[in-house]
Amino acid sequence: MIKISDDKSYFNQDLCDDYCPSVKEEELRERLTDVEGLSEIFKVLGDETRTKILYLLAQKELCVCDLAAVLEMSMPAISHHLRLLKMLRLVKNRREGKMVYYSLDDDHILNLIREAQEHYAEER
Amino acid sequence: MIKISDDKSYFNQDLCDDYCPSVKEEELRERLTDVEGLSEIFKVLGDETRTKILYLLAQKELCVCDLAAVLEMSMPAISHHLRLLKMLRLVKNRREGKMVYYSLDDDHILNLIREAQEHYAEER
DNA sequence: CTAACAATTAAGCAATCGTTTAATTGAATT
DNA sequence: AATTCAATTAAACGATTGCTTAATTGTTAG
Repeated sequence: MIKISDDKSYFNQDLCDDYCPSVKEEELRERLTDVEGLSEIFKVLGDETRTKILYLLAQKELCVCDLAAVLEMSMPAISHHLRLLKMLRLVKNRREGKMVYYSLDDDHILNLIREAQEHYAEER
Repeated sequence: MIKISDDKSYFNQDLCDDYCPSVKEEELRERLTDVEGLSEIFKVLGDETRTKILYLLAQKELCVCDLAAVLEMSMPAISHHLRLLKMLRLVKNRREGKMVYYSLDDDHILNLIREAQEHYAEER
């Protein structure tokens, strides 16, 4: 009798037929909690525009239209990114007349960027 | 005469009408080269499954079906991620009989993960 | 008040991403 | 040689992403 293809046997199965790991499945799964949720930050930096925005704001407080000009993008596009960054408390803003100035609100994010630069430098 | 909406004036325009920055546009743009290309690595880690794979492989060499079992995902799904990770030289593999064992090929990526963990820990 | 400008928000859309299912390859076992 | 199992690859699909255009809000200047 042929196996039907909807058997989803990879869920909760006891690893392979021929066991590979000396470490138990459960042990490995516990470790996973260490990295749970980390991708959120990485996802933010995974967009080049956002990384650039953060890096620019680390140099200097800038208004939206400055960012738009420097990055050669539309203001709505920049504004959307800033909204996300603000929600995550990576940037803060203040209004001054018609303009809204943004600045970095999380110095630690720079460590991440620095670390990535080192990683990048080591590739050949 | 009304301005037509396809004028794209945010390209190469001289910043805002009311100048904000004391720093010139050009200066800021030069800085941007510092972070160019970094998002590639961040994009990799921006997917939780991939971060988990890398973290697991940092603990121990594992075959594809082990990873699939621990992460409770299909083998093709895992395989796709591994292919990307290998292309970027983050992991390497070796064949042993029917199984293919993967292991970490880039220790520096762990620094990035560690840095993100610290960042995560500081949020409340 | 009205006009002008910075910024935000909303709606729509194309491109990308991560998964699934199915087919295929590679190797060992019988 | 045929079967079985691990792994990869290909095709297809739904969800998400990041942008655009258009409309709206907030503030200042005339």
